[in-house]
Amino acid sequence: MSQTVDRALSILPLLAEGPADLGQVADRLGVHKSTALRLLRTLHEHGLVYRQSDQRYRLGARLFALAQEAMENLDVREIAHPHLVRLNETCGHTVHLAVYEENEVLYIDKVESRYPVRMYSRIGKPVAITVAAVAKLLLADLPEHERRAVAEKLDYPTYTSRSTPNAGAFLRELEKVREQGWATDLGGHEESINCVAAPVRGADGRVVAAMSVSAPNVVVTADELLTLLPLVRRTADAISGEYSGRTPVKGTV
Amino acid sequence: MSQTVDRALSILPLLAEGPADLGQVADRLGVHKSTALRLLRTLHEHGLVYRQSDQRYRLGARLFALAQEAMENLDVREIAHPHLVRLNETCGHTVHLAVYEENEVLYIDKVESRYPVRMYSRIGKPVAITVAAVAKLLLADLPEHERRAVAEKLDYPTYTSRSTPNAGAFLRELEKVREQGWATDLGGHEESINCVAAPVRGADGRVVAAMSVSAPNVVVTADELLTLLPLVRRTADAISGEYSGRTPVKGTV
DNA sequence: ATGAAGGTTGCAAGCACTGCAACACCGCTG
DNA sequence: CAGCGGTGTTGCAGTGCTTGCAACCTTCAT
Repeated sequence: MSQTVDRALSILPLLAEGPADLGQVADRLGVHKSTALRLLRTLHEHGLVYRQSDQRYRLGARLFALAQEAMENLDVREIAHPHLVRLNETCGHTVHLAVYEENEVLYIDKVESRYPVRMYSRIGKPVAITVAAVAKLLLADLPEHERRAVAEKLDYPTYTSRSTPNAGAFLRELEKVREQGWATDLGGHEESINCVAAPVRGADGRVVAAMSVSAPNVVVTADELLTLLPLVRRTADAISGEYSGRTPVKGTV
Repeated sequence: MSQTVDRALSILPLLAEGPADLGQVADRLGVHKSTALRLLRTLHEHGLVYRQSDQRYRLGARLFALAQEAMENLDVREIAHPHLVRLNETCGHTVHLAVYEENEVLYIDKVESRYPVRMYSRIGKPVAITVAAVAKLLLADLPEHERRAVAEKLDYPTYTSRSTPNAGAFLRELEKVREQGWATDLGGHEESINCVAAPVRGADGRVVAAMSVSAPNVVVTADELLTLLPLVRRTADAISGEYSGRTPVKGTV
């Protein structure tokens, strides 16, 4: 909608791939070097890009700080956190909290497993949307037409033999998840890792977040992990209750 | 340098404080509502802001993803990580890795303490620059005039009675740190928490990062923590060696 | 129903952005 | 040392993008 800003912002994902020099940026934007220079300067002044010693540009520190601040302002996260910790203390496995936003699902909190074998993930990282248990819950709650639209648009990478193969299968899975009110991922992302997940709902019943417990096969079998389902659901319900109970408008300055 | 982009980017820190509606954004930018709307739309298209159900804007998911990706592309971090984990396995305490960038010091990696009492910190969060041990090391390495300039510009919050009180004291501390090649923070940020830190150097001897071990008084006394200094320094040196050894230009697309 | 508050759209005017071209600054090579 | 290619930077004039306005729309409360 705004050409200049549009161009400037296009630089960010470009730099996320790795450092680049002025020429490269200008080329990939399809603008003159001088134009790219001025855009980069503006981004620089705001701390969003940083000029390293070899003069190449990369993303800057303020970006982290912004993401950080934004994360801490999420109400659900704040409310859920103590519950997640408690759940982790009970079962010992990795606990995740995730939200859906514009075709992406991302982790907004995580409590590490207390077992030595841990799974890799990171707060802020987009989730494997077609297979993750939390993603299924979040997408299953979308209105039917939107759900279908999203499912059609997605790629379906074959992480393992049990990954969701295509939109049709995904939509059926979402339907099932929608009815049963919980979801699993049994080796659909990483062969040896299983998850069980339950939804966190707002006062209106809409799913606002989803939480999951994940553990590798070497620690507990899928069946053993499933025995935790009631506990996970109870935790999610507790969070839902607290979240819908009060509606703090703490953001109002 | 570019008015439009400048205005658009000014919206980000504003939203980091909390969600805001169109009017508020327009007011704080000092522009007409329609202008603010168009800027917000552009930011929205790039996923940097998100429009929540009550129509108010807040920072968007892509921001997290960007910050995340940028973080993973930092060479030092990648090289250092296994060393940090090993150090944590040996001593059990919280281990941090931090870098300096444009008047800010921020954590780029962290391995959690294995003791139940943990300190609060978060990757990406700016560090208390006037007291943290890692910050002292990073600033101590700046050229003299720049070091002075930065020190003058900083605020010196009194976190505890042992916090660095002013620029003069800070510069003297930096001089000391510079000579001895390591740094401590003994209750300067939180009364009961102590840290020891050592620098990671590039091939040219410049400090590119700093790492620290932190532990609360209730777990180990400051004196006990200091006995870890040789271990911390050895770890930092190992990282330095590996970092300066190879210079992978992995970012070249 | 009526009004107020906030969000959205079309439009004309002006200025901020763009691309150009010339310059400055390396590091190389003959 | 001079010449040269590559890269980053700056002044300038034209124009296309951005801006503020005003009118319109939606929603909510009275």
